[in-house]
Amino acid sequence: MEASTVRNPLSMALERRDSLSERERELLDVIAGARRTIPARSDFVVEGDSPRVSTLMLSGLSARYNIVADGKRQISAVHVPGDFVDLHCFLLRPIDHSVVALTECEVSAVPHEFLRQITCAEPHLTRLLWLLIVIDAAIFRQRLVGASRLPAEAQIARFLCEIYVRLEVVGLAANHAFDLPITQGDLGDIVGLSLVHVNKVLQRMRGDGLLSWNGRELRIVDWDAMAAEAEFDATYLNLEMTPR
Amino acid sequence: MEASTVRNPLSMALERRDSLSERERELLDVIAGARRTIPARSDFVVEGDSPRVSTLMLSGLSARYNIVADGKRQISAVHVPGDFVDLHCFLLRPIDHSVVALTECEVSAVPHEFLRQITCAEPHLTRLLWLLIVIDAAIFRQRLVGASRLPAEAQIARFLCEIYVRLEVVGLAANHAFDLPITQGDLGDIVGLSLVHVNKVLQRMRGDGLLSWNGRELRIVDWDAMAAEAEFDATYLNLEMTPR
DNA sequence: CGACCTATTGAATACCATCAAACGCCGTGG
DNA sequence: CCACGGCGTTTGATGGTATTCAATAGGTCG
Repeated sequence: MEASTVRNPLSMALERRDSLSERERELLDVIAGARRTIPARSDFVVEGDSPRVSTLMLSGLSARYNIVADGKRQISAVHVPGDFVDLHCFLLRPIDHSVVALTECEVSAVPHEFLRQITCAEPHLTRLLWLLIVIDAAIFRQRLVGASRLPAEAQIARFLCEIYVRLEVVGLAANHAFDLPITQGDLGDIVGLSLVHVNKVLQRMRGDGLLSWNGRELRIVDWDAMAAEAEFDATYLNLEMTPR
Repeated sequence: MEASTVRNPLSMALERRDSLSERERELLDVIAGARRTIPARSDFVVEGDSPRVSTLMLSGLSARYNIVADGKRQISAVHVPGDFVDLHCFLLRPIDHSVVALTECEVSAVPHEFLRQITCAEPHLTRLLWLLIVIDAAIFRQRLVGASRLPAEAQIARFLCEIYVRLEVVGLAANHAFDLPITQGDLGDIVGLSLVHVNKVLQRMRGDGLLSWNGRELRIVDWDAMAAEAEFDATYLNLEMTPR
């Protein structure tokens, strides 16, 4: 996990979309400075809390989830390094979901008061943080469309394409391969399918030469076929470099 | 539709969540001032555009949607008066979905330059606009959970509970009743179900005394049963009055 | 009065969930 | 060194929910 901690992944994510001033870079380093380690499979935000800090991912994978009446878990978002897990909690209280570390995670806890000061003194940086929320919402929109209208294959393909691009942005993926140390059960909770069905679909996709996955490294063998199956178009991730 | 235009619905929505200064109220009236009417069933934002204005709903209902490969339409969000349809487009370009007027709508087009000035000069108002985005995202999250994990009855019940609360905030619903002049086909595209199945579920719900709907006025006859069926909890709509 | 849109109904089918059981891998402890 | 247990993966069988196809009925507007 060392590579992920060398450089501030939040700065990387933002500098992919707009240029930062020296002062902004310093502020982002302060934001990323309160480092803490979360053990795998533990919840670090619990539904109903009203935390006074927001959490920035520095390494590992985490997930926001809800539990519905019959006990099923639905993961609404998967977070990669550079993601602000709870930036919205700065304004939204109490929180309507829990967050679990899918793997061991390094995070930084940012006091809301600090964020508030940024909104008062740093309009450009404020817009960039706002942009992060907007991208987050765009991801939800796309997932909602997929969950409601696409078959299982396409949903899984979509998730894998998306997570690859997001990891690539922060330097954690290349050549259509990346670490994905989660279980098929987790993946089922992400895409809203049963574990059994996820397994069968994955085997079909492996058989068709679309991907390989040994439980750790996931490789998208045929990116074009995968993206076509997923109807994937990265526009919604807003990777354009442009003044905001 | 007159009642909806008497008072600025954006001010109403924000004042339900935090108090506004005189100056902020004036700015919001400027935002709501560029009034324009959109005919029913016409698209007023098209996927791929990079508009320089954002659109505020003043009356009527509109919807963001995507079309997937096999031609099915999925509505990702329904907008009521007071909603900023495209506030996120201020930062997010190009746009990854289209917006259609489900009914005739009055809207106001707000130049992005004006919004940008607000982020520079009005930190509190900036946070409130940010809050709108955050609530929008929370709605997506909840709908994603529902779409992935809940049966048809619950999904429809959820949507109706949610839209009732949101209309109530801007004074367009009371006593568990409100105007919903959309077709069952539209409703199917909202919840991600076929027209045929929507029809059958609605009849079951009518038969169980949960609701009545003549194509225009929708009445939630048994709110408690409906909310229970939907597993509905309005927390995510953030209706608390609190400094932001 | 006819055209068109929406709602309604029934039948056949597809997709995915659930249930149940076996298999493989790996770490632990006797 | 091997037996054991736990966890994750794999497989097959069965059933339910929702889709699709197809046809009818109702309502509204020119």
